[in-house]
Amino acid sequence: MTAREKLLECGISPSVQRLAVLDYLLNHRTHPTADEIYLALCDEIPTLSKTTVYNTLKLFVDNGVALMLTINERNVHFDGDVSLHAHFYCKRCGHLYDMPYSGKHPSKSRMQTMEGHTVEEVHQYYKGICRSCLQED
Amino acid sequence: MTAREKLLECGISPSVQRLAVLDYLLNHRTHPTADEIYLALCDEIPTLSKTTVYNTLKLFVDNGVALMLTINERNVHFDGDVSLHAHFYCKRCGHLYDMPYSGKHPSKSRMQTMEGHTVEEVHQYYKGICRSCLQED
DNA sequence: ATTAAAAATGTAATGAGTACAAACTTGTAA
DNA sequence: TTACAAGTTTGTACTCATTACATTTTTAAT
Repeated sequence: MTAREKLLECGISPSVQRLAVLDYLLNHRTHPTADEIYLALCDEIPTLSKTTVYNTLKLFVDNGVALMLTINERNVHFDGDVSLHAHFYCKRCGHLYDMPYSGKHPSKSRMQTMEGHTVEEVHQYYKGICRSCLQED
Repeated sequence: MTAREKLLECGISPSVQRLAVLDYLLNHRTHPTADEIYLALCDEIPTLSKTTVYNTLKLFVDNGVALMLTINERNVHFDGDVSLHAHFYCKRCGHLYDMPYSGKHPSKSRMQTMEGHTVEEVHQYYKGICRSCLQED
């Protein structure tokens, strides 16, 4: 499914800016920050505003097109892969790795409730020192 | 175990300010923010500085005395309960609920590694609308 | 008592994210 | 084709949680 189709399916009009942000998210599985996306798209769309990037990402998150990762307390990161998975955050280099989710998978078909709360998002992450940083010691 | 003993055990000198912050965390299981802690302790310790609260919380987190919860992208919350558990964050009222952890429990005795990464912290949280907010609809 | 290390404090700065109003685009219907 | 309204983008100014840093205070050891 193309980025355009994905947006149309969610009832989001596929403007040049929105397509560029979604394309970036789908083709760069690096969990970028809003700023990184903005800087990367500046060449392609010279008039791009940072506010547009923030607005677009919020729109995506609200419509289930992207995930907002609030692991790093400094920056929010975004993920174009909305399937159920966990993350590993390296305290030394700040890199975010994809990891398998460990735990009961919530039923995707209908919304799950837990202790009376309606669960809309499930997040799991680990923190520590990554493989790559450990090798440097 | 008293707050004082807990600090001594971790090699943290139990100053008035540190004891007050830890006491607050242990007696208020509300996952407070640094600002909430600061405001609550201002009466008790009139000379208290916000910087001290931040320094103290960072010290606690680095020594495993408290957890830093980065669920809400605006504010960091802190938890004096460092046992393995999950959280539920209500998107409407912002309340944080304790929840049981679902998934493989990491071995607490020795440090766990996952795909070569050294895991020091395990986090799990849910987002949605809480029981209390649902009743108001 | 002296002195050095540790801790606390206050102020100023940082910077990610947001509010908001103006400008621009798009589609639609006269 | 024009006119209009709704939706979208943009730039600027602002907020405010957190940090940097220099100064002051406290603690503990000699």
